[in-house]
Amino acid sequence: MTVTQESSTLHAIGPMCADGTPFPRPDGQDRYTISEVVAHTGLSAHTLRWYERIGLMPHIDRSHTGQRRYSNKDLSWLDLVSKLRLTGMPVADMVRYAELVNEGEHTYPERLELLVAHREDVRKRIAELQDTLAVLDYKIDVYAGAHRAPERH
Amino acid sequence: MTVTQESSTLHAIGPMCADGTPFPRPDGQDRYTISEVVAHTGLSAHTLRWYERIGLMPHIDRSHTGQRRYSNKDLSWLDLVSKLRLTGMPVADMVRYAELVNEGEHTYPERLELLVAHREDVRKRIAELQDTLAVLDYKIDVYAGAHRAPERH
DNA sequence: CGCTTGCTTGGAGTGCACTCCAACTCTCTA
DNA sequence: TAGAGAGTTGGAGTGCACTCCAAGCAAGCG
Repeated sequence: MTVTQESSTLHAIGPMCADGTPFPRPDGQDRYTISEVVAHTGLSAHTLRWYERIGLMPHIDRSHTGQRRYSNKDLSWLDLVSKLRLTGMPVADMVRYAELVNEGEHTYPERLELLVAHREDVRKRIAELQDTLAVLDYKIDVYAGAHRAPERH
Repeated sequence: MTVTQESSTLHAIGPMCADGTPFPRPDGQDRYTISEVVAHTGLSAHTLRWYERIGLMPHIDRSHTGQRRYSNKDLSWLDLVSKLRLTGMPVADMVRYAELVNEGEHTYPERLELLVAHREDVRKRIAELQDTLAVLDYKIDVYAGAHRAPERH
């Protein structure tokens, strides 16, 4: 895996990220503290440690005194995890996916299956939301121009 | 409120619903048992009673022996509630909305506000989901045609 | 050196949305 | 009229995803 490939799932390459901290740092110097990861991902430090405990993270490198040092690879994994979480994938499923990644290339088919199933789920949810959006638009219209309000709720 | 208006948020008027039970029944004979409501809404009886306890339902009519008898109006309210729940509106917010409905017409502005805020929320969520859908599509492509797999996860 | 701020751990606590339980009563069919 | 199957209640329990706590170690600064 090369540097450019690694960065592809991160933000565009540049010397600084939005809030002024250097990000991403080039591979080799990519040893972020937990608070840097908090700043970048929006996840809490509690949550990051908890993710590790439950097996959702690969082994995180440590400083000589035992503090966590996250790599670019860890951040890109967290990017994926955050996206999946945001779309409602249960933590247990993500742990399963993490296990598959850990087991190596022969688990490609099962990973694919898991992803495809989740995509179906996401598509269904989008449809549901758009459905409700129509109901909301209708109700909002009714309330906005409340001319002889035709419904009770 | 007339029959046709009441039915507008229910399914199309017809003598039977999908599973053969008469639905909706004409106003006046609309006294559904809890299990009929379960069959129609997909909510559990537990949940229906719990909704009532927390103030999410208006007062439900009772038979002479104290059993619940739901009306068409109750069903249409449940339809709305289910849609809002499905789109992630917290139960507490729905309870607030129910209170406003209960308080009368002078709460129209606040109801409108609540609905508009939720609509914004739903729109944002749709955008998020579509964003992730793109990531999923990309990953699935990678796994599906796994020619020298370019990523580790 | 002392001070502040940050990081560590296992285990306990929280909030939400149900979900179930026990011990009944009621309704319906044979 | 007997028995099966719904319905009733308040309160306790469950599962998920965090979230916090206490007690202690570590790093940087004047």
